[in-house]
Amino acid sequence: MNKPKANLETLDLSFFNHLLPLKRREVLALPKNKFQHFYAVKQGALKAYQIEANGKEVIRSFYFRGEILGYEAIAKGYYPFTVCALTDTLLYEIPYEHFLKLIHEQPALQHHCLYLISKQLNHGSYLSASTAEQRLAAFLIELASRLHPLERALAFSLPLSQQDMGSYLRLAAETISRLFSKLQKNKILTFAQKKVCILESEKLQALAEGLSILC
Amino acid sequence: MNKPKANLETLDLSFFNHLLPLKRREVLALPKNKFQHFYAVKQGALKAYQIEANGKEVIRSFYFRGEILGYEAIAKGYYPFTVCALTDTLLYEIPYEHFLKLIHEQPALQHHCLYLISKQLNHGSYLSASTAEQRLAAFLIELASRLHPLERALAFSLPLSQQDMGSYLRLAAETISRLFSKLQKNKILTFAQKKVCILESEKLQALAEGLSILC
DNA sequence: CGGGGTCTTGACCGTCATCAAGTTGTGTGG
DNA sequence: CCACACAACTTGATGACGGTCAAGACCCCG
Repeated sequence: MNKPKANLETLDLSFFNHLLPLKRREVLALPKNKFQHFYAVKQGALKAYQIEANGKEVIRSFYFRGEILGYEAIAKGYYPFTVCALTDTLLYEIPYEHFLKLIHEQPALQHHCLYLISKQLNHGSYLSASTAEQRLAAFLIELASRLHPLERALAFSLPLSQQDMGSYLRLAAETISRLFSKLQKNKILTFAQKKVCILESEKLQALAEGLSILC
Repeated sequence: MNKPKANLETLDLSFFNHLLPLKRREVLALPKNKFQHFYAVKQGALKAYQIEANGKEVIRSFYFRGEILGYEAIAKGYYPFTVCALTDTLLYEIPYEHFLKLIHEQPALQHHCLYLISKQLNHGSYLSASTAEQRLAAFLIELASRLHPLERALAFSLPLSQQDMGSYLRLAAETISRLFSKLQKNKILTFAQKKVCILESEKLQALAEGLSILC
């Protein structure tokens, strides 16, 4: 019970009973002043962002397949950010009231959802890292596991722009570009047409932990 | 139901049935490889931190009166950080299994706990702000409301060192000191012996939002 | 009254943001 | 299928913000 089952990620989310398709760049219409639904990503990817006083977009989180969206809104009573599809996306939708009733009826489901939420809480723990290199390295490692939770694939396609990565990691898009160039030069990974292939995952891990010994 | 009741913060947490006292600087003994308990802060303050590869302490979150501790561990099965009392502290403790059973029996309690967790998720949203000034200003505003949830007091006593603030805000302790000096010089607040008194909360808010027009 | 920790302030330097200009990639309509 | 337009990315030059180091002041506690 303490230790979640290994394949918890694969658990069926179809109790979210209503399907909602979104086109790339389409904004998920969220009620401004009332929190009403939970969502789960069946397919695709989304970003949640705010616009700062200076007009800049700041990305707060990404949502990929199998992840839950909406719990951030419980306390405030409304969604504190705008949610936008990064690719064509399919969402499950469930009214919050219905969701509460459902997890109440199914304790296993309750545990599963608490597990999912707790897991998502740990995303972005590397955002507090001091250097740009650490943050990007850790982000890529996390992406690999989130995009392919079962295989932990070392190759994947980035569903987001360098602009978006920068906005999430608090780095200028130019810095992201420079870092990718550097990582390629050092043969840590290859990167072309948004396809990332991690060549030396241990070294990438070391970079993420701040053990930068590269030139 | 969507909008939480105004005084939800005051809700009785005593269903957490066991009391655990901690002395200042005492580390909360957390099981290393098994996640077993939820905690709620009855009195005092705590910090949760990790030690980075370079030996530096990085604070991940603070916990003040009325806040819940432990949900971060559900997914991993263990606590990802060390928890240490900043002042003499009194904790409620409840076994997770017991907690699950309890909220299952009391739907209102379930909603309340989801509310608390969701609320705590929104803490530190300002950590992604670009400048040191923004982050500190936002942190102080948040502190005011967390330390005195009911009154939203403009004066409060900092239960933490500038070192700790820096570690949380990703700033050097010297930077914190310089910022406090600057804020005092600009009559935004007074600060002595860890006592903060916010004089111009609107200006502080403006700083938090990045509208820095001060010298 | 002394000693250690915490805070303050200054000087210097590194990382990354910004600006700019050029290149590559992508999507749309002819 | 190609051409064009615009978005995304690359790379360089420059400078600001905040980190680091250092030295001294302050404060709290025994």
